[in-house]
Amino acid sequence: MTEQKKHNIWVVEDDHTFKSSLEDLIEMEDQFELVYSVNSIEKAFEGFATKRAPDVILEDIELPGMSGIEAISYYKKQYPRAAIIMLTIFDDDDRVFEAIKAGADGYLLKRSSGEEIIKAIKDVLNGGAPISPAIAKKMMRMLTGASSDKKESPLTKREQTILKLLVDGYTIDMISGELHISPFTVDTHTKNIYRKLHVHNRSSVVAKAIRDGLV
Amino acid sequence: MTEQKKHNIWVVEDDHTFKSSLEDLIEMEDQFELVYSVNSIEKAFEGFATKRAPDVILEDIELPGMSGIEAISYYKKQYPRAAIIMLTIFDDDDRVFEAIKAGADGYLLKRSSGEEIIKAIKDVLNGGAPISPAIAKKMMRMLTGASSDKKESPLTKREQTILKLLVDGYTIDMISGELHISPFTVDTHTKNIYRKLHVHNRSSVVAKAIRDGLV
DNA sequence: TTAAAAATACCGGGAACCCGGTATGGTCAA
DNA sequence: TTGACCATACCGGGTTCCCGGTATTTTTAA
Repeated sequence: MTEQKKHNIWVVEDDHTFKSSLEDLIEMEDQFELVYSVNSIEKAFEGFATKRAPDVILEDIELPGMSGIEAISYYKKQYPRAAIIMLTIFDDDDRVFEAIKAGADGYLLKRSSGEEIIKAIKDVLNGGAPISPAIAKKMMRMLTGASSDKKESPLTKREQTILKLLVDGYTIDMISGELHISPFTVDTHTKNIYRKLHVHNRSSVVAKAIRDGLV
Repeated sequence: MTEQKKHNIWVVEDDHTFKSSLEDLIEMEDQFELVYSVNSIEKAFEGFATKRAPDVILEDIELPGMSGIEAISYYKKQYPRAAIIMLTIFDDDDRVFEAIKAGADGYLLKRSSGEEIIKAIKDVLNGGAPISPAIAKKMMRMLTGASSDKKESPLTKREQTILKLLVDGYTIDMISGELHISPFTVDTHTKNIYRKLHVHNRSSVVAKAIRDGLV
């Protein structure tokens, strides 16, 4: 078979900039064809009726509305043979585990280079599972038991310090005074903590921190 | 016995002004000896190894770091025969009640006169317990109210329901929708929960609920 | 020696919280 | 039948949070 059919690709990503990069990247490859590119899961589902079936779906894991992980089962139901690659900014154990359990075939960090992303798509089409080295390492640890000997936190030192204080009920201003830094800085750290832990308010960050042993 | 040994006093108080007054007051009494005076619980614990055992410990109920109430059990373990008197600015029944349950022998309002303070110390050395009528009433109810012991939650059913939702990161409005009651009602319940658990914000209520197994 | 990550700092606006009140109907035990 | 407790509901005002930005310096890693 010297001549082979192009592989159909779907993209579901709400960040406009990254979405454009992906589109360009895919269109530059002869063997790929971008048949559908949308910015929400709801729109992706609309494609079930109108678009050519995908061989590969690239989907942001952190979409507004329905969680990207939740959507996986719907894709699988509609296109059992499609490979699903999740895209994410941060690599954390919870998400990886959930996504893989839900049926994702691969997992990519958004900061990967274009070459790495293309390679990942080709890998998954050949039955491989594109997992970033960092993620692979974490998965190994998960599978080889001992699961939580060290529980690597995705948070930086400073963020961990601030998280402890948040859990102890400190306000931004109190933390500012305690650490001798501007309240604006504390706010910034707090926002980053929220993003990394996938929460959107104090209560949830405290609950997650305690339950996951982050404090 | 006309001649008797002096009573050893420890002071744990972080307000410098009040701490000085206390020190002066105690040193003026012949039968008292101030053997250790510090401004934090951590420092107080250091005295376990180096200072003469106290007959009376005067401790601020509202210290930063470990709660003064929490510290009581440590003092009792170290010095079972020492009398512990809690110092408080406000006549906070709940706090004082908690302190007494934890093993405190009495409490004093900081605005008390020097004479009253000295009298309270002497009272407690003679087995008396300076308690306000309001506190006495609560204690009576608790004793006659049976059970209470164990880890019975002080929260009502409705409060427990709401607490669970708070821990899960729900806002007042979300809870209102979930339970089909007015947000004002949810607010009222929340305030009551705060009061009962002695916390003053979401973070603390979540942390306490999880750590105390209330959810 | 560079590029990336981390830590720092600032702003504005809308949302949510926190508190101290007041008030009313229902239930249940003394 | 009379307190008490509970669940419900409402208000105003000050505080704090949450988010989406932008931007500089310091530290770390390739």
